[in-house]
Amino acid sequence: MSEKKRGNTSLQQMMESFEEACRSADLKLTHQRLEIYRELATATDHPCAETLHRRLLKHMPTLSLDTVYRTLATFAQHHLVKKVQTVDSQARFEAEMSQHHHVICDSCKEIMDFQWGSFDAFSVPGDIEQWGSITNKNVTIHGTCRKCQATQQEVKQT
Amino acid sequence: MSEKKRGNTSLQQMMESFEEACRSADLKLTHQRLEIYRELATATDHPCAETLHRRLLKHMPTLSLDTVYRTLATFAQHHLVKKVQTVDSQARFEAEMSQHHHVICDSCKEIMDFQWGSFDAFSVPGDIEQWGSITNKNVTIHGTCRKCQATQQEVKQT
DNA sequence: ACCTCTTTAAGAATAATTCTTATTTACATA
DNA sequence: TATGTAAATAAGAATTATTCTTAAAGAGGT
Repeated sequence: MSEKKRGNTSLQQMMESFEEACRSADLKLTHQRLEIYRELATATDHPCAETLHRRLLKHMPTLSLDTVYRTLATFAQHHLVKKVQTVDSQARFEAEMSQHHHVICDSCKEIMDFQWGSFDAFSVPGDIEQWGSITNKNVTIHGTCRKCQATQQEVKQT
Repeated sequence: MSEKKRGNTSLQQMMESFEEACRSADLKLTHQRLEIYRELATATDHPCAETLHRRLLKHMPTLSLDTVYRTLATFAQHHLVKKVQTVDSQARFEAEMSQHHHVICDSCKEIMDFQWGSFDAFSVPGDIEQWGSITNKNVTIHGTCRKCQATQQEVKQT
């Protein structure tokens, strides 16, 4: 029950297909790579490299921040993780590779995944099909989450 | 005819409402602000601060890059321009504030605006309405534009 | 024209990310 | 199971993108 909500793919399944993908891409299965991937796969937020590094340091005290950056870049090249697009300067990452969308709280910067099947089934405007070849289409919703709404309300009352 | 395609708002109208907005926000109408805004408003791409700076230097040789950054940040705070969300490290900006969406070429990084009225009319999944208050929802399409498809084809043939 | 507060230019500083190099490690092969 | 070799890592230097500090210049009210 304390497992992360994630479609119906278990962590173990993710780790297995990750290892498989590394082998077929000739990426060596180092301790660092396995741990960085596992940390991201179990994260419920969409952490930046620094956050991941901080979390991993607890069990890998010599892990360098550079390795986290380098490894995430390698994973992204091989489509094992995704860089999330944001307006902030620090890049954030996710291991969830299946089709989904993001809601971002502009106040606390929390990012949440959601599914939107009826949007996915929608076809894009005709003029866009002329533009080139499309690899994916995603929705980003911006707003203020309930938690932050409550906090801001308190501030007003002060 | 050589005018930028832009809904049906002319540059002159944009400049006027920009000046109006500055006055009511107590932002002084400096030469730098006017020129930076005009340059962004007439740009058909979605330039980063450095690109804007480079373009403006031709007519304002002493304009500092810091002023471009600072001014764009001020404008964004006052909702006069928007920071575009991308996966790249350099922030990119646009003056177009009306509802629209983006197609991004992953190869040349070109960003194009498009309208999608039927999507705008769509309401978001029910669970998202629970999440908090939504200020906007936007689509980003990723892919490869025709120009880059052609280039990559050439490379393959070499 | 003058005062006051804001804005700017220049360069220093900071933040985020990447590079360089010596060392270590994975893993294919003996 | 030991060994060679290319790939990966740690550490710290370097780079890139952005922001801060400070003195001078400018906007806009009087």
